[in-house]
Amino acid sequence: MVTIKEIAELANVSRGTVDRVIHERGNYSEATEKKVREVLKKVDYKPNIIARSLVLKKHITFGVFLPEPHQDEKYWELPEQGIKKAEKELEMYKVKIVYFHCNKNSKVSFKKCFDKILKKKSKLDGLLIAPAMLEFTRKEFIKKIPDEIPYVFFDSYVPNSKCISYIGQNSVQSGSLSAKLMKLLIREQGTVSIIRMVPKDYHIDDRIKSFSASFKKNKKIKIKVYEINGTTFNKLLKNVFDENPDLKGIFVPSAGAGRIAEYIKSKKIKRNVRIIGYDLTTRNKSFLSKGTIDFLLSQRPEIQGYEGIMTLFRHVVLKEKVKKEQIIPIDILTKENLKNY
Amino acid sequence: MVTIKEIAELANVSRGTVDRVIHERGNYSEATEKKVREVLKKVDYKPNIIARSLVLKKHITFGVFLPEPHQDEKYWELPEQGIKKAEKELEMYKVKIVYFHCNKNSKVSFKKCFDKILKKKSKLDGLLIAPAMLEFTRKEFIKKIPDEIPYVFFDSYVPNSKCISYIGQNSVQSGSLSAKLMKLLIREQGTVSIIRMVPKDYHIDDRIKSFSASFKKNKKIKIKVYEINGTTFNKLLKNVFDENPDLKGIFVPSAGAGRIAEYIKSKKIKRNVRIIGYDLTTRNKSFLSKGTIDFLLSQRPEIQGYEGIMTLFRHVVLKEKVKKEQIIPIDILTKENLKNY
DNA sequence: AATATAAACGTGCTCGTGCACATTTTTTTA
DNA sequence: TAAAAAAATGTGCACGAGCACGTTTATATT
Repeated sequence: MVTIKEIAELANVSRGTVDRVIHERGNYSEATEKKVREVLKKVDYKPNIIARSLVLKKHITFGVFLPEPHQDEKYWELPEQGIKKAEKELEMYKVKIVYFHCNKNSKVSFKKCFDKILKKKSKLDGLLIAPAMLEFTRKEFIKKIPDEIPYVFFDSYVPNSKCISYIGQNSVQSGSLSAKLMKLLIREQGTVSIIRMVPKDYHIDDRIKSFSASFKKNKKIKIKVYEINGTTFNKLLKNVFDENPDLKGIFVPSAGAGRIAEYIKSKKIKRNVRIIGYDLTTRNKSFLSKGTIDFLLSQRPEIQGYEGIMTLFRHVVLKEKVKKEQIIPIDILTKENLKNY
Repeated sequence: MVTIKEIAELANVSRGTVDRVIHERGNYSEATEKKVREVLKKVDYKPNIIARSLVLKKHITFGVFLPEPHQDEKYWELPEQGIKKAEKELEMYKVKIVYFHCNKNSKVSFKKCFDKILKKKSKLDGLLIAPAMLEFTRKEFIKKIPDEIPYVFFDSYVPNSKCISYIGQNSVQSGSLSAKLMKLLIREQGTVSIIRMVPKDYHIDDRIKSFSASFKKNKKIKIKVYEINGTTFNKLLKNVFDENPDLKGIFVPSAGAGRIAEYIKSKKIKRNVRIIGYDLTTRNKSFLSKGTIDFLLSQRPEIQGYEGIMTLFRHVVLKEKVKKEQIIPIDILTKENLKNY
């Protein structure tokens, strides 16, 4: 490991000058800059972050922009757990995290929230964004982020943006995986209904599309999509069960499978319906272990949050090159392997 | 964050004295020790490892005792990857790792290897042990480890030892999970054979036992256990296929599923046999993506290695309390979710 | 009691970096 | 050309912990 002192000696200048060049603080001539940069390149200087964070007075601040934790069946608690874990680990490097929670269903709250980010006096050193309102994020938010603030997406993704990385999931893959599992679960003829409880979300779209596509050639099973749209949850569920006497399975492409399991339990429905859902919310876990839900898929939202912050850290603090895309593997959860998760 | 300087002031002594008490370096009276320890406890002092690793001259050295990477179908490469990842991350904290590879099937190599550890001049600050030869480790190795060297087990486990932690897997759970998946795969009557390719390993025993037990009540499927014992692999496989015209599935409780898939490919066997195996070795991955293998289970050996080193680090360097048992979740891998692993 | 010895405690330097301030060199202005 | 202003460069301290060495007390020895 080469130190600033050694570089100073090699370039025949003082430590301060090397420091100024490295941080582009000005007050050096072109000639010395060239000299120093050459040495810097030659020895492939990497700052000792240990020493740096020891001396640093001000904090590195990362902003996190994501929906309120309780939304989507408390789904958003999960990435936040990972973010908190990263926060704790990076505390000693003087990294601080500021949370900006918004109501993902209210444009007003969304706008307010991101106005808060833009108007923050003490500047942010990076942003982690879950672009829940995708269209809005794409059209307005992204463009207004100052150029000098690097940002990372997780959960969803705005194409053609200048984000330094995207931590995400492969929804097409997870849809076809769900279909495979559903086929294994259902041996007889019958109907499988897809229950959509979240509006406007391209992950959900992809999961549904890919799930349905896998059943195209399958003549034994009929796929029917239900949406919570202008009706209540209870009425919808009643319809699903009433309209399909041969209902064999339910696929919930969002975190809401537990709600359906709860409906089945409360209405004391005794029909043998297989359920595949997403995400390890508390309720989902409970019904998975009881056997009401057969499979849960998860693309580790806590890891997504964790890696999001870590990616910002690697880029901003360590100045390392980060991967443009980091796809989290899909986990399959059953009653049998739920323990220890 | 409280510093040594502040503690010194609170206890009315100098920084040096606090330092001596913390590291039990002697040269302090009982009275001052008590005084300092009280303050230490009161403020819940946590040393700043940033400052420490900056000033530390000597390295912290952890020894890793595990089978040669190529053994067990290259299974042992996997935990080593995780260990290497931890090594890289901890480099800046002046942590170094020394590898002691042994041939897990040779008692002589085993003995030689652990003699090397015990006779090492520069003392080790911790040990990560994969007790492949369980009996031997239990009876001889453990007892000879000096009391001051903390050790962590991974992969397997010696009961009633003084290890600070065990990173491991739940083989009983994974056995019954395999059985569940096998039941989903096989709808008709037939035979499922378990092929045992690894001798003397209680993980394998547990997987087999638990898998078999799950089929006890199942009258449609017959379970038959085959062992590579006194015969060659090819002869064994020939027997499996010849003796069971109704063979529907093969369960490989070790990393050897790929070898069986290769046999099927090379002999051009066209029978529809479902295969469930363990571990993401290169060959296994390749046959999983081709569809020859239906499911692979994995208890992330790379995470086990990684967490093993991290646990030693947390205990030795950070002086944190570590969990006595850390069970790694069971992953289910299929063609559909293999990508991005 | 005076000296020797050991136990107890304090001080100062080190690690590599960031930053404020001091100093030197160059350029501009009167 | 001397003085003032600006640009360029150098220096010293801080961060928190570890450790060597120096200094002060307490105990043992003559």
